[in-house]
Amino acid sequence: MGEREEEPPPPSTTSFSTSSSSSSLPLKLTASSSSSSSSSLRPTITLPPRTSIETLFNGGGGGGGGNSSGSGLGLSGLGFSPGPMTLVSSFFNDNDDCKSFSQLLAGAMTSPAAQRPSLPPPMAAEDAGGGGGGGKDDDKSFSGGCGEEEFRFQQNRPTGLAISPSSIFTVPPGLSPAGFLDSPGQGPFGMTHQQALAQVTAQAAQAHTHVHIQADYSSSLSAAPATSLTQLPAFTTNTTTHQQPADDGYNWRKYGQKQVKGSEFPRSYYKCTFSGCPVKKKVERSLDGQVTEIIYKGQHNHQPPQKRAKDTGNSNQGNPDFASQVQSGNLNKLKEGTGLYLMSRKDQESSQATPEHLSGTSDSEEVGDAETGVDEKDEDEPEAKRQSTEVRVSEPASSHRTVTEPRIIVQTTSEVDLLDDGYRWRKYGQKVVKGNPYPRSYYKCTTVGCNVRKHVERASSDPKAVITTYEGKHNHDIPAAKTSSHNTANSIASQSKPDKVLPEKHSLINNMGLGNNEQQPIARLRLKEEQIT
DNA sequence: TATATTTGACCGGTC
DNA sequence: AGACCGGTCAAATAT
Repeated sequence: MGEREEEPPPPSTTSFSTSSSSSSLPLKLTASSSSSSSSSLRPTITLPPRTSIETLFNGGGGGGGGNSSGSGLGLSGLGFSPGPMTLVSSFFNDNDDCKSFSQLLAGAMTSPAAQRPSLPPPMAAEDAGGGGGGGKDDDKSFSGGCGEEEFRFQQNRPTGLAISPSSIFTVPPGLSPAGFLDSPGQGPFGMTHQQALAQVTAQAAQAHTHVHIQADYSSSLSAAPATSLTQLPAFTTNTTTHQQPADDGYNWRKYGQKQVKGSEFPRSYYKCTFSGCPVKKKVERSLDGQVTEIIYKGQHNHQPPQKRAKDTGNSNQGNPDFASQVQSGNLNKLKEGTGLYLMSRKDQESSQATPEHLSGTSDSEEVGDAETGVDEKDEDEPEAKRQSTEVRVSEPASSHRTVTEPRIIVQTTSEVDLLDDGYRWRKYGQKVVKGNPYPRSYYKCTTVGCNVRKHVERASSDPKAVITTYEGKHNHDIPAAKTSSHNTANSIASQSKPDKVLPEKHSLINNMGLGNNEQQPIARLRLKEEQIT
């Protein structure tokens, strides 16, 4: 029978951590108020930078799971699908640094789309349905938009905006975490914790939010990108779940298992069994069957199997659906009804008495009402976050791992030779990829601290054509020595104004002030050279 | 017999 | 160039 994974996944927007101090309990919510002591299990909300970005891309048009309605921000509503150039434009749009580049490219490529406002196209690749299949491709495809958005966000986000690196879901002393999620019966929302988690998870996926949910005991979390409540609340669950944790409402088929380095437990790979649904999830379980980490990726293009409601006995009828509220950003309702508070990690650390303080970074435009954590935009962004979803639920004990970042690939054609873009590169690898007789070469920017990479490959169909894929953003100017020789490239590069301050890896994240190297969306500008002379 | 799971091989990317 | 790694495939196996 289909495998129904039941892992308590977190809601797309709100993260909530449940800690499992006692293994006996499937799920446990740690009251953050007790943070200091309890410590270790401080529930935290970590929203990947991507979230906001994703928000902008509404997965495919139509779609959408109903649940997500009401949440999401979105540009998605615009519904137009920009051409390749648009992507590029948007990529740099609103970004002083990049605008020039965009314009330049626009000029170089006579694409009407370039004139358009920057909005990423609906994730065709992913939602287009056809999508289902290829995993790797999927990743790239839907991640694409995100990166772009991130750029936008970087630029748009008010610098003065105080956003704590991470948000924490706090359960007031009066409220028992156990009662919230662990109760065998129904929780505050009229459903069992498993149900709640299931929905949260499912919806999270639907919401296309990239949510990094993990128990974080270390300060490393602080580095995590702040979550913008403007978007969907991310439910982080620090959970230690048993073998069959809450059912997320979908059917899954296991297609692989592997022992991943750095992880003491094997990782299982699942695909949603729904035809054409690209959603996948990775689950790590300890030897005793406890789920230590769950990572959701992708967006369901369908509703959860009907039987779910039946099985769970969960009726969304009477009580407001917790997950829905979470997803929709109705934190106020949640708070009102459950006493659940949101507070930034920062705030919590400094003052645990302050209950509601949402901190978050909105990947999308800006953080709306940080206090409430609910942005008025929420209702308008139902489809937001549909581009890609990556929800991670990890057990406290599990080590932090790098989150797989969705990658954005902006592909366009250009008459400009970008092979030599003015920067200095060091080749660090080359490989022949199946299907292409020509090797692909990998380069890294030689500037210290700059992690920009580019891949150069020749089109199998035409040796003269090369495809250059850029990953990341330079945090420095073009080396002077090179500026003289490649006018075109230089002009482009110079106009694109590289970021000046980038600590490490991904400039996107850095610019966002997230400072989390672990969660770096990777944006790629893929420029295709039509003909090399 | 059909469907799901297991597991070694394969692939692309990185070191 | 080769090894390593994460992710996926697909034949074999189990239910």
